[in-house]
Amino acid sequence: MDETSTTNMRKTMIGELIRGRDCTSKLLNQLNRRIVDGGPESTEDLVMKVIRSFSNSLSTFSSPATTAYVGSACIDDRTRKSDQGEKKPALTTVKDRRGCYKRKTEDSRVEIAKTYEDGYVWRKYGQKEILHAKFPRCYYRCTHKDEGCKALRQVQQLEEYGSEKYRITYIGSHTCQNMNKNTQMFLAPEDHSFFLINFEDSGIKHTPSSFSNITNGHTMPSNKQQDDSKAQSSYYLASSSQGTSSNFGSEDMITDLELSYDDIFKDDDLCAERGNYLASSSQGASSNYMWEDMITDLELSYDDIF
DNA sequence: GCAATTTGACCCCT
DNA sequence: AGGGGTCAAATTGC
Repeated sequence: MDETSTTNMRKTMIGELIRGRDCTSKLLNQLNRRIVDGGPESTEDLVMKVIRSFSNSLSTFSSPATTAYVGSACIDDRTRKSDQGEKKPALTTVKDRRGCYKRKTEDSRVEIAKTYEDGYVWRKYGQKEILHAKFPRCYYRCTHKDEGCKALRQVQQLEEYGSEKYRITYIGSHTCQNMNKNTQMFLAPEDHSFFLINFEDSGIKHTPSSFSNITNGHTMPSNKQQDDSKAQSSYYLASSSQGTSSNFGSEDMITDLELSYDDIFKDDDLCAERGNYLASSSQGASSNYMWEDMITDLELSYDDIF
């Protein structure tokens, strides 16, 4: 890829991200003023712009030219070693990595959250130390497995205690009555309390919910149990598991982008940073930080790569 | 006593 | 071959 097209692509992506940030900012102002359908730009318009920016960034990022180029950057480390006379493993593609696989038969989705609470009751069935990860990965299955529910979840803590972030991978969907699967929790920006959104209705309902009343199978150290109030005030990235609301498509796109990012950047230190983008995206104010971080880090990452 | 968690071993996938 | 995912016996807590 020549330098001009690389620069153009970079400009396009940064431009899209800046546009997304601005739209999110406007959206936040509208939400704060409780304007739903007034003003020069409707909330729906702004959301559509944000989604479009994600799409454009994503398509730019995942274009064959970019993939090929970034892919070659990814194998750079091993190539460099071979240049220095070190033993070189047979390398064909980025995907050719032992042990790095995902179960293909299951539908899965990834979320980054500040809490592993999601309203479902899970039973832990395993824990594993993961190479280059600071924290072990925990494996959960739905507590109603006996009733045929095949939902699984993997929880990987990304950051240090006190500023926890969790990468939660959901495999399969609940078929049990564990909790209404169309109900998701969100954080109310104004008072930091959780509310539930029911995607089954066309109108969004929100019901004040005492977070501690929602049971969860995760064991926490006693000092952390006392910290539940802190977990309440942390924001939570919820996504519609059934894709019932197109307005939340942008989160799916971010997840996809993040997964692509995963394939490209294997450096462990970058992992936590990647989490920041998603963990912040469930509320407008944090969303602005997300855009800032993404733009800054994208520039830095691209500087490193190209 | 029962249910949930822990953890070493084994299996699967790349 | 080696890393991630799952199993299941042992352990722990209520």
